[in-house]
Amino acid sequence: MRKQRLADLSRRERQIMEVVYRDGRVTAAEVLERMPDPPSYSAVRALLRILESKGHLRHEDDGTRYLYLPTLPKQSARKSALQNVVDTFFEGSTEKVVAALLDRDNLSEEDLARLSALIEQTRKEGR
Amino acid sequence: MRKQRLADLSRRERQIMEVVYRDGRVTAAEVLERMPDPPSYSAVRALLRILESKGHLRHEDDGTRYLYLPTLPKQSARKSALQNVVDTFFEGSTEKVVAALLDRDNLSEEDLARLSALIEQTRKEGR
DNA sequence: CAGCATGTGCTAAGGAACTAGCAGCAGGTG
DNA sequence: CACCTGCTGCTAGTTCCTTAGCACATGCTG
Repeated sequence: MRKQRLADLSRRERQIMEVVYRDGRVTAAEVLERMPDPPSYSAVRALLRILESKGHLRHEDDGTRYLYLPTLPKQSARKSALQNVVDTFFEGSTEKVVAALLDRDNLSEEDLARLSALIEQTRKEGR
Repeated sequence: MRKQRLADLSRRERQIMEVVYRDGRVTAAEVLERMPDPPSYSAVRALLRILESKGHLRHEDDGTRYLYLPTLPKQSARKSALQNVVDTFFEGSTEKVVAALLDRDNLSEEDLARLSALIEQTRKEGR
């Protein structure tokens, strides 16, 4: 079985995988309604079947219908997705990413305090 | 002209855009050698032309050949790429992303100090 | 100049992605 | 049972991505 990389997927396949990773355990109908520039219902079902045959997804029965979920755990997919963005757009610099995150949304004082604590924690462990 | 979203591109097109964003200003040959599962040289050139016609890239003359660069500034592309990953894999949580970043690579004490300073700075501004 | 290396532009074919629509199955309801 | 609803499986067709290969331009070198 091939290694599963989001980057190897076609446009539609990738869009579907993103929905599945975001929402975790979804029906074909749910995937459809959460896709950008929504294709046909039938197209979604076909793609889900293809993704399953390639090993990216599996399904569980939920009464008469299917619930799809990723085979690769979110934890892992998350890791390589982040890695990819950091390498591509942030020259591999953690600091730049954090700067962008801080700039992005207006975090509350509590949020900032938690981040601060997170870093302090890591510093302690580093010793 | 359409909005330029990485997510709307085909597999190969997206791979090329990632190389261009990573390396900034590249020739067709450079794009080829930095692509995963490299296609033919000719295919790369065709795709570069297509991306240019769609408005994702433009080129400058460099003697006899072309240097390609993105039309959308890296700063903007970076922002939406990060946004997308955060939403898809981190439930929109900045804190989770930072945690993953800290976990990811072994940062030196100086790196951590800088991150800490960055956050403190933001806290001050927030007041 | 002739030959070679290294570019670009273009086109046409091959194949993969994407789609629509039909058939079948199960559950609920009168 | 007969009928509707909501789901899956499948196939056939179309679109468009992806590719190879040819034609032409430029610069370098013997």
